[in-house]
Amino acid sequence: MYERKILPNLNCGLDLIGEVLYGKWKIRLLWFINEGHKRPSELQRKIPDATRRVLNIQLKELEDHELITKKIYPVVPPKVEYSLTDFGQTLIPVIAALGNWGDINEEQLRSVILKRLKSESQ
Amino acid sequence: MYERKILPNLNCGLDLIGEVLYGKWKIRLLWFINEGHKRPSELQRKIPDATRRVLNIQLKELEDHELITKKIYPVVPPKVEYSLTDFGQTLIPVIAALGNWGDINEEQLRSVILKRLKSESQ
DNA sequence: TCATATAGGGATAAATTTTTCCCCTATTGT
DNA sequence: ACAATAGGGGAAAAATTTATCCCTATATGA
Repeated sequence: MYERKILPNLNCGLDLIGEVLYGKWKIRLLWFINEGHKRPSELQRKIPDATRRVLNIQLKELEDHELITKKIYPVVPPKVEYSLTDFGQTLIPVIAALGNWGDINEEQLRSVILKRLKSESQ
Repeated sequence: MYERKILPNLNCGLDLIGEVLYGKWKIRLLWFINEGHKRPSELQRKIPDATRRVLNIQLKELEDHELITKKIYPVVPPKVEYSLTDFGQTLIPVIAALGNWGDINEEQLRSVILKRLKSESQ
């Protein structure tokens, strides 16, 4: 596991939430788990652009941060299910607010993002 | 400027908002600008852990994404002021929701974050 | 004359995150 | 015997983001 050389700031609420939500796929993972897609393979299908490896890593971090729990069923083939903790549940309205703003402003966002990408590549 | 080799996904609202808010200091920049700290030097004082360089880079991205505007006064020594655009303003309640959740759960967050940091370092 | 304040940028290094590649477990069905 | 299924993980490479270092310019005040 990679060990941080620069310690994070934990001064204010924004620092703290950033520390647990920063990670390319974490918010989506929480969202889909909340929607009932609990098994790793389901999550992978919902987020095909992420590799299984990265999802595992980020799921582990979410678990360490006590936003989700992992239940391993001792069956073969293996079965694993993730669920939100009560703590994790409280994040859902916040994530909904984020997604909502993104949805409402979809058109404008797509436009400015693409404009910037183009100017970067020349 | 660094040119992305992997194009971002822009499928849903969460992808879109992620694209404009991802960046270690961007949310804080928007927040402080909204609070009235408009000049680069003020922002630097509010965010002493970031280097001036990175703040400039991230301010430029926020500007490209039309969340803030930059006004340069032709005086010496130079004076620059950033302001939120109307579009940027609409993000403030969302950021407030994030910071609020972090504030409310400060104790628990600090605890789980530190626990993980320790287990990483052994 | 020299330090300070203000704003900015290039080049490069370091840190961090994400991807790629390859391998392992055990059972069921062919 | 072998593939398929379901879940994992190590090591190294690549991508991306941040940090460091050093440089520009001009007016003001000591």
